[in-house]
Amino acid sequence: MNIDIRMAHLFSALNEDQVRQVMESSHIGTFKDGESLFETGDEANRFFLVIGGQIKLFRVSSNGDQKIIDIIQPGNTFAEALMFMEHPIYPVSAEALGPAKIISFDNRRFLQILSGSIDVCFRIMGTMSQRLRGLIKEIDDLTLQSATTRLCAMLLHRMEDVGQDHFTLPAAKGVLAARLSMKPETFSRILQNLSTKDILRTKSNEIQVLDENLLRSLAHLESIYGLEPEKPCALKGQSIPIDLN
Amino acid sequence: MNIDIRMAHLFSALNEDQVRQVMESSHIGTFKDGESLFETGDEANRFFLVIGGQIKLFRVSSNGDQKIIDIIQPGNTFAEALMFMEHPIYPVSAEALGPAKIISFDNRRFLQILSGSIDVCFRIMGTMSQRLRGLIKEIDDLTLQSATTRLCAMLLHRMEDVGQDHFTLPAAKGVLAARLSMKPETFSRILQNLSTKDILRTKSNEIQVLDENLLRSLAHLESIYGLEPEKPCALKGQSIPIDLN
DNA sequence: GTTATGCCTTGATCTTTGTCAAACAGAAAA
DNA sequence: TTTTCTGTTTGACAAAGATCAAGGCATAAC
Repeated sequence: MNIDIRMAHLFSALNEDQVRQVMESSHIGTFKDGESLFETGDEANRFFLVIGGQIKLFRVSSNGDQKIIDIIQPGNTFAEALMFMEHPIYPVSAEALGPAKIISFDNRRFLQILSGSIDVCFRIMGTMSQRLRGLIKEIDDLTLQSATTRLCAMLLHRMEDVGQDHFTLPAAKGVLAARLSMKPETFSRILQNLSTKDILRTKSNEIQVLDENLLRSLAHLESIYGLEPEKPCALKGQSIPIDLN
Repeated sequence: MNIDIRMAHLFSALNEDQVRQVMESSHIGTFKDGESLFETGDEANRFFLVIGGQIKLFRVSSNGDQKIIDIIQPGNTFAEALMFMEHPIYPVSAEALGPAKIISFDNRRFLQILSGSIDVCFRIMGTMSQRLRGLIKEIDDLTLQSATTRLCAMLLHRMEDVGQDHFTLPAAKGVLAARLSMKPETFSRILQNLSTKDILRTKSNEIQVLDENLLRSLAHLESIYGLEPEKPCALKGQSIPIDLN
């Protein structure tokens, strides 16, 4: 297995020996589309690193609707914050979005390593701090913004990520709709509406943005605060080069 | 000043000397109702501990609406997660809800102490983990639930806190409405609706619950996962008695 | 090629919540 | 006591999304 887990920010401060220790308690697994890693309410003894594919984190309401909390991309960890709880329980369910490759780690083992490395602690705190910020932003979006605003903001982010005004949607439309807390029908109607206003053109999952400025104003992105995620800071003077093997 | 900051979970693992160090960088202040501590987008060099009164954390949308993210009660810290960012910026605004007494602390100084104490790090991670959980729950509420559901859940929580079916609302109705992401008018109408259904009786800010079961079913509280916040765990075998002076 | 399957779109309608405006109530100030 | 202020309630109405039902369109299976 020639994967260096230090590609993940969480592990980047570990030395060779610590990596070995962590890996001892790890399991690698492949998951088919829709296969479940864990469910809301399960006991949380392990956390995860996505190697390939995407993982959908979601909650289900009593009437069967699901709200996607996050879609985890390769190189990122999730559920690691839970290890600091006394009786950790997953607050979300997780399943593969398409085929995915995942490594899982034992919480207890990792806590032991943590207790010997302040630097790793600092990194984790940085990561958690970022997530907190992201979630606050999310609440903001959900309450202060309309469905159109949310969709436009998502398109703009995607556009900036790719660096082109022409791009492919990062997931199926139905999935994106759930991520943005709206029904597929609403998603569809908004896209259609943007098309008739010549703000963009769509062809299946391909998007071509025609009027970026209009799109931007619809997304209310003139707001005061920065939207880009902050980089967490490590202990100053202790930056450790990331070994990618 | 005879306040022992170790009443706050965040500081509970500090020894005498560390407390002294932290206090050196602290400022104590009193705030009048509505007075601002900081605004969304301000540089975040300090974090805070509420000694008395309540602090409202909120965001404002472009049209002037405000969404209350949290109401911080005495004994609790806030904005401490930001200190792990490189260029920390408050993601919310904070102001006093009624007269309040606050201590603020310098981030850098606290980070220095942190770098010498794994146990304090663990506590912070525990706190942050709890907050993450709380925010996920919040997103859940906002998207999966209706306004009525949210209000009923809030009433039930309050009722369980107090331990009686008769209690006072913890803040002005308008404030609670904002906290629950609805307009005061909607809040009012829902309460009135619950009254006509004989589920509860209201007299200004006093609530008398008549039919707990019905209220509970309206709040959809039969869900699988526990709603009570988890206690974060400290490093095992290192519990430190909390000195309340 | 034909059929099935899953996803997406479209239209009609309904529900929930927000908006605006006015009335009201209680507490504090004059 | 009267006035004023602020917060709450109420009603009529508008708007955003959800829901339900049907149709379209692709890709994979037969």
